[in-house]
Amino acid sequence: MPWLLKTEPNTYSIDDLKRDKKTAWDSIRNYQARNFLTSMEVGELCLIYHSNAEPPGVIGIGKISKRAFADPLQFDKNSDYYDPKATKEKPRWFCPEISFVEKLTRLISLSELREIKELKEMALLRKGSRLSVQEVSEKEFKTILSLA
DNA sequence: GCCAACGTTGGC
DNA sequence: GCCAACGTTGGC
Repeated sequence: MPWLLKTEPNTYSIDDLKRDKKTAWDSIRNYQARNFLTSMEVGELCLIYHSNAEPPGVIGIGKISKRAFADPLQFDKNSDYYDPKATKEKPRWFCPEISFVEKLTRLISLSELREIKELKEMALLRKGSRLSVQEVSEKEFKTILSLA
């Protein structure tokens, strides 16, 4: 199953991922997103989406290169993502490792995605969909790539 | 900067 | 377990 990962380019953009080649997709603090992260399998692809961007949209592709492990930031008292209720024995938050695959030749904007009939049911486009990790169907994935 | 649409927290 | 208050996300 393909995925969609949101990131704010001000914080971590597709170019940062390209430079790093791979990164721990950490600091996600939402249970539903956490559950998606822990179910990701090595080799699955994900659309990289720039949120809070001008314009927001799908900009690249990544691949799960390591299954989710305990997010180290939850144990770091100096981190904004520190969670006093998490313990090493019972971590709360997890992050997979994401590897860079490609940057699209152009950004597919949110407004453009909204105009595609085949994508009507897509989680991203549903009202009030704020989740930073989402499932994408194979068909939706292919449709978006064909636009690039 | 505004604000709708959430999610989380904590008192009861 | 309910729900008011508060915090966050993210498009516009």
